[in-house]
Amino acid sequence: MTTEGQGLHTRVLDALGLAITAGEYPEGGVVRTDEVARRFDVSRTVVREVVRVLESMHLVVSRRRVGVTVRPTEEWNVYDPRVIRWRLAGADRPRQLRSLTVLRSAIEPVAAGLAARLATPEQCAALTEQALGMVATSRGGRLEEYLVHDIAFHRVVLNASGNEMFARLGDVVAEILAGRTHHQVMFDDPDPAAVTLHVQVAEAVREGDAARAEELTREIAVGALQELDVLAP
Amino acid sequence: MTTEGQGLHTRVLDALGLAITAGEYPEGGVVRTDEVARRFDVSRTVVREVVRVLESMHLVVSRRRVGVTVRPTEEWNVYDPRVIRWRLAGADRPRQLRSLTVLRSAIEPVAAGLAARLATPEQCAALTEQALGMVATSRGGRLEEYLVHDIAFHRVVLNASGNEMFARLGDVVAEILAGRTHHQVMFDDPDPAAVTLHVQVAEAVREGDAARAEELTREIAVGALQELDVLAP
DNA sequence: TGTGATGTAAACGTCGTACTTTTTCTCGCC
DNA sequence: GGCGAGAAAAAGTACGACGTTTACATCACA
Repeated sequence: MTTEGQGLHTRVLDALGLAITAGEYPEGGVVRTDEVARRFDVSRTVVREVVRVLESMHLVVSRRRVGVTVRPTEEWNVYDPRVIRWRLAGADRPRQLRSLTVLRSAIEPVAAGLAARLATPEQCAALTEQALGMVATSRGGRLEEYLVHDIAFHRVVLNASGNEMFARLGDVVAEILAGRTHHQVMFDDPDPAAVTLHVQVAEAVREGDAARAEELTREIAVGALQELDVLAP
Repeated sequence: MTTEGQGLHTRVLDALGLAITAGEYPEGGVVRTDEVARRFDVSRTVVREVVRVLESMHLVVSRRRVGVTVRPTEEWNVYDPRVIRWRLAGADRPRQLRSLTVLRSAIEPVAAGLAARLATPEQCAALTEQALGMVATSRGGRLEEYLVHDIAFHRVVLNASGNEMFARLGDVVAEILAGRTHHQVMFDDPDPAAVTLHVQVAEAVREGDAARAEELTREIAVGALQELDVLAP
């Protein structure tokens, strides 16, 4: 996990955020700032900044005389990339992975449809290139290389959609795909059908066929959901 | 706008965030912390905490010797509710409104489909109640009352989807709907067709007809997009 | 005995200052 | 003209003091 030693602040933030999202502090539980300061051997100043950030993520709320209390899960800013990373690294990663995959299945088809209408020639080329890269690395246990192309592919689609909200989901998708490859034991080579679908999406986008791009992407999403059903409860 | 006088921190954060999202500081422009401290007449401590939060939203990056520099728009955490509020209050609110509405149009149909399969009896009842409320307030310039029901309706759908990522979009949708009612001159009463669609969605969810709920919600979304096309460039 | 006003202390909120660290600019030397 | 050493600037960190709010306990009064 990204401890990113750059600064005391980051270290404490990561540790605390991870602990909270992992449920080590129960909902409604309190943390005292100077306690944290002692525990991490930093000044209260640093802890206060960390708490402020945690508060801005709606993970905690800080009130006088009572301390820093953990908010219920439903109130967390679950779109914050850091919160996603923390939860993905924690205990309920299957649940989280499912939520995110459902989100993907809603977004990506629409994004692909938009991309078919808006993608620049460069984006079309990039798409084709990544799809071919996926084909080339889809056999022989080259999972890591395949992953790189897969992530790049979906990122291009989201960017090409021309919608900033979609585009910003690129990191989330990357996190999901990486999680799938690294944690769920992805036994062997990726599903050939999925690889083909990616190539076809690239085709459809290149040809400006929005409906087809959308439908094909929907199939990819359905496949991802089914894959989840097979592996998780 | 919510100045929320609760604490110096909030006041400075709101002011700075608003200024940055409004583009008052150019991309790559620098802000010096003690300058801000003087400008708002607060201590550097407070400013530093604000900067940390702004940094956690990816609005700025703070580096030694150079100062706090504003990041390019594409890197902002546009899912942060506060960023959304700031941008919605600022100059490029039309663009922002469009992005968010496209997002809605991708999410809500899927959410409605899930809701049809998962909604509890209580949620079904709430849905019907809100839909009826919309009908009751859809005539006679009772826009504010209508808005309340509209927001509640969509919130219930998103919650009933059982997906936390969808559920957390309730605030965003609320913001969009409120923005539409308050800023775009919503000349007169809401579109009767839209009202009917809401009633039908409640019906479909109650009957567990996922496909129909999804399709109807898609129609609502299309309507919202068209409405935007009519009013904005 | 119950209820309400009051006091107190615990926690965060704010501030000022001093020191450290990193980065970059500049100046001088080769 | 290029390169390296040093100085300066700005954020990072720390600490101590005081302010402010508020939960909680205590006490007085009915």
